[in-house]
Amino acid sequence: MKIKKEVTIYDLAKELNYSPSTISRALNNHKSISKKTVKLIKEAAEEMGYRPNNLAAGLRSNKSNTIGVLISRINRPFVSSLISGIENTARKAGYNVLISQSNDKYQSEINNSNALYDSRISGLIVSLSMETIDMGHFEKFMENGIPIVFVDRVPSNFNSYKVVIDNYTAGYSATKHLIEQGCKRIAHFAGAKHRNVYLERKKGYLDALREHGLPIEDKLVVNFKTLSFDEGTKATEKLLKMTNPPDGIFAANDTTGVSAIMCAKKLGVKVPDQLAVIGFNDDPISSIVQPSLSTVSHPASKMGAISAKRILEHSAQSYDADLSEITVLGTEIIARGSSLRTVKS
Amino acid sequence: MKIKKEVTIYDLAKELNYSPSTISRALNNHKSISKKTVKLIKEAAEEMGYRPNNLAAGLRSNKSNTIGVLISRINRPFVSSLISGIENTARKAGYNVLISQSNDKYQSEINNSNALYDSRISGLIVSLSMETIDMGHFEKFMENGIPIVFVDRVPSNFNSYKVVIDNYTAGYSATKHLIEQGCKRIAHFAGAKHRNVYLERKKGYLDALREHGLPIEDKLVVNFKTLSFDEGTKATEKLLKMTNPPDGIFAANDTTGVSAIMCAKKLGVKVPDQLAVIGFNDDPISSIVQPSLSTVSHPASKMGAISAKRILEHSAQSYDADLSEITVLGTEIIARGSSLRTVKS
DNA sequence: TTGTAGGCGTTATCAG
DNA sequence: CTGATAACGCCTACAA
Repeated sequence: MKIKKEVTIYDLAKELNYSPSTISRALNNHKSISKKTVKLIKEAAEEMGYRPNNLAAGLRSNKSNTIGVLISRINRPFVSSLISGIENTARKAGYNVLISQSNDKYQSEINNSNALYDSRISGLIVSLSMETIDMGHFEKFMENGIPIVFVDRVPSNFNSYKVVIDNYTAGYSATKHLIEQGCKRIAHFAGAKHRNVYLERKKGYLDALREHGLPIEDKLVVNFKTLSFDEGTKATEKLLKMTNPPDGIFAANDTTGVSAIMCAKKLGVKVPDQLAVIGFNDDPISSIVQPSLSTVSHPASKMGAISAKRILEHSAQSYDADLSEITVLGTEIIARGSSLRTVKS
Repeated sequence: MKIKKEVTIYDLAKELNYSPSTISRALNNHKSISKKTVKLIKEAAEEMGYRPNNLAAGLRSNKSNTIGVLISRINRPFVSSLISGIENTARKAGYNVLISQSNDKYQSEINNSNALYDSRISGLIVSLSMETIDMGHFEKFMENGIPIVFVDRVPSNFNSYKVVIDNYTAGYSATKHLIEQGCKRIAHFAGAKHRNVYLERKKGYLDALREHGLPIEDKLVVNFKTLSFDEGTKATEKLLKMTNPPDGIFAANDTTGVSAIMCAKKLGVKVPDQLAVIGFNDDPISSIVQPSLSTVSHPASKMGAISAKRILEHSAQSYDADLSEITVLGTEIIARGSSLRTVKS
């Protein structure tokens, strides 16, 4: 296999009897070059198979036009839609997207943030790992003017762009929805409490109970480690075998919500009449399970698009932008069979 | 916000009274530098907050240590797992991963391949868009010694690394499984026929029928455009309303397989006894639907890992490697409720 | 084991 | 409107 030598702006310059600077300017639509020359040069570039070298351009201009993404794992519906939104938006603006997964490990998050930094990304979009508490690894981005957008799983102790949903209200509404369906004893499947999303959903749950005069029982609040299907099944079994089992579950994600439905059915507990369930995220599985799982919408793709837009806007500005803008997106309760009772008790 | 000046190897050199080249070598573990000096320099680098500049290193050494990924869309279970496998493997080797989605548009695939090329990726992993027929946009990679690994949706008319499953055998086995369950009239939900994966699954289906003495009926082979849930529902409805409806469906993906089950249930057709269904991919929804969907495993993450490994291996070789290696992974029939009949008819 | 010097491909400044 | 020149940060012969 012969390796061709790459065509550079020097080759174009020689070929067309222009200086490299003129070629460069023409290729970048610099206004000082006549339309005619630009056209000529671009056509020649095309014909000679010229392709710009982003490494060189990036080194020189100190901007890589690349957005770095730091998430826990890609193969989950919410995350892959988030990235999809980021990529589509970035691509339209001519930006590339560099991804990295922490697999929810703090140390990996540090390593990956360094790797992305080393590529001199124009901005970083982060959804924190489950383990992350200390934010030190993000400081060098701030110090060097690289904007960071935290999305969904955001820190409370770090000032930067944030794109989130109102988890508190969502948790409150989900719980209220169950109450309206006649539930009196509502359990909650809670996620790691140092992650804002889970903490706030839980707060919303607790407040909804309180404000509707329902008692809060510790035994009904199950703290999950990973919110996995198996964990959900075990928790549901335990709850349903109590002498006084709950009549409703608000699960912090759909995976455990679906597991609750399937476990209840297996145990002969009627959903929604004996046990109403609502999840979170609107993952594909939630509309497949029967009865279908009520849930809370989570605008993943839109959150990705907005996050990318923040980076793009920031890059377009020359002045020092205010980095602390927080975008809060709305969510909706999607009521389905798992919670819609025909007769309210 | 003050923007700090970056620390370079020159700064380290000045600080430590070494030449930049020594610093560079030490940082890269060059063997000619003593352990002691390496340690000294690395510690100073750490302390001074030095971070290498990949753009500069890449420009100079003509290798970016970046793998480009070109897929149709990220937010599908198979694809996100594929990317997850790529990323984990690449990361371990110190490579970054650049992603781009074509959204199944030929023109986007061209544009994205150019964008990735411009970033001087070390290798490209591609799963073709639905529309792609011409392969011209991949030639410059070959000409410049950038390895391409086609994965899953691969071309037949382009010689390069390929990582695939044996779609023919999988299609054959899936159909045979239905035959063994007693199905006599088996329909097939087929995907776009210029994409190898769908064509081969269909061939396997046809041969299985033939070899088991079952008639092939054109009306039972439904050609899908996108294999979406809605398309699946419509196709199932139409089939089940025939005067002589099929008693089995082999769907080329799980989405339409699940839609078939749900549609059949709605129409009062018993699954699996009146209609047995098998899908493809083992997406999460397949084990949630009831009866759960029999399917064919698709080792997405593993395919990603192997694809990445091909690139890494190729990069490690100095000689001109043979680019035509094809890796074929095995699949398994996962028999679940949607096809397991208690009484074989 | 370490240093010197040149260049990777591009862009920006300055001059014309 | 165009050209010469330097510089971005790093790597690597070649020299010492």
